[in-house]
Amino acid sequence: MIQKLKGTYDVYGDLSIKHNYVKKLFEEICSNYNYNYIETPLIERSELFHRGVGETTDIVTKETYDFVDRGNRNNTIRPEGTAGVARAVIENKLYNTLPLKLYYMGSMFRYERPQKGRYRELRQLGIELYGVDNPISDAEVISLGVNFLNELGLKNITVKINCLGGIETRKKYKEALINHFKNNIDEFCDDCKERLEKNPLRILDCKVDNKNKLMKSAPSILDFLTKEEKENFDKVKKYLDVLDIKYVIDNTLVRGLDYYTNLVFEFISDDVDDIGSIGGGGRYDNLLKSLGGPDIPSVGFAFGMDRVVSVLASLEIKLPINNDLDVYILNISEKEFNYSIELLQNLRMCGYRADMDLSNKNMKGKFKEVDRYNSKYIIIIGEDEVKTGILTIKDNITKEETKVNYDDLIDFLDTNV
RNA sequence: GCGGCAUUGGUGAAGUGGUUAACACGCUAGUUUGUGGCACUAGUAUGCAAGGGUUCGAUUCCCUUAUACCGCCCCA
Repeated sequence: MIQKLKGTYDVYGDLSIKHNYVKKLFEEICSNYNYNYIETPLIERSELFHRGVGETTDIVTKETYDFVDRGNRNNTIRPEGTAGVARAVIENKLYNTLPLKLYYMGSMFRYERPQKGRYRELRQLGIELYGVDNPISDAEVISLGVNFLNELGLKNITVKINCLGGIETRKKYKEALINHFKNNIDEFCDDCKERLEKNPLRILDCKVDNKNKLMKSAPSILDFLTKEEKENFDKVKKYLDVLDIKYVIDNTLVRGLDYYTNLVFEFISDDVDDIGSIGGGGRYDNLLKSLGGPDIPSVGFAFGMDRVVSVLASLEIKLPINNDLDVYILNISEKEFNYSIELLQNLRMCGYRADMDLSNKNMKGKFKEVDRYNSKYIIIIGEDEVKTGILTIKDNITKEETKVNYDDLIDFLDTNV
């Protein structure tokens, strides 16, 4: 038997219904916030992610699906959504009309060891807002995310926030960190030794060395922010207060992609503690420029759809999904198919969710099938109905039967469904 | 990439080095040839992830591969 690739899974049955619901809700909320849908290719030139996401990030150094195509070009299956959208914005000059608000949905691929809530094909729902550097845009982006989660039924959401500052701030902070750790780096794990030069910020959220006393005494990024950066961060907090969004400041929150500047944040469900963050994002004011585009600020986030759905499941949150049929047509025999298929067509054209039995089962079997679909009404078609045009419509809840003329059927349904 | 643990039907699973792999749900058919969801009866893995090895004999022991889950790493 051929099995699925590691870290991938099939979406069908109840899960596919959930996925559809979550995506539809996300679209609705994005639309309410005046965001438009964008779809970019699953494959891009490898260079895009190297420059966009960052050469030294784990995502790029060891998690991308890279391949050389038949024309000897280096391509990568996208590991995240932001770089591709940024490329599309630059290439199509979408920055001509700012602000630009975009959302996307789709699969990303990372070559990781899978666990629960972590897959090699991960489905993300994300937004990007270009052209506004005012912190009000940060708050709007976060509020969209929180709103979406609330609407799904996840009420206890905390947003972790931190401010990484701009390039200059980060440089000073990095130096301070290096100075802080370098004399005692021998006490740290091998990963941290490597991080000291490459990305000292990551030392702070190392799980191996988190008890080391140097961690506690390490300088905080927040003390290195310029006056303006600090003011902006304070404004974000103020706006979040206005929007009544619960947040905590976590000055060790460092995200794994190099393009972030200033604000970074993660969405955490307080009700589940085994899945980590269900979404994250931040501001990336230098991304477009570093990809060869204009100097335009941007902010955005992505949700892990798989994680969101898994949190919904573990909290046993019932989504308002109605998958029931309105009408089911039950034929006594194959002789009625002619009549029924036309009736069915009418019902469907009038917007009813309708189906009919296509089987040669006996009556018991046919009724069993109706049960599966949970149809509101059943119409039984036999010789008499075909002859007279008077249909018997059975309410599947009260079991009441009503005689209705073929021509009056739609009226009947319009008033009752 | 490293370490651990697992893999039996449509599903949940019991089980053993030796003729027919338990039980439950589901599904199919019948009792019931135009009214079901109950009940009863019957059927439902030529097979125990895949391949190889040990053995007189393996689903059961060993090896390899694949996949799931957990920890590390990292992230959504």
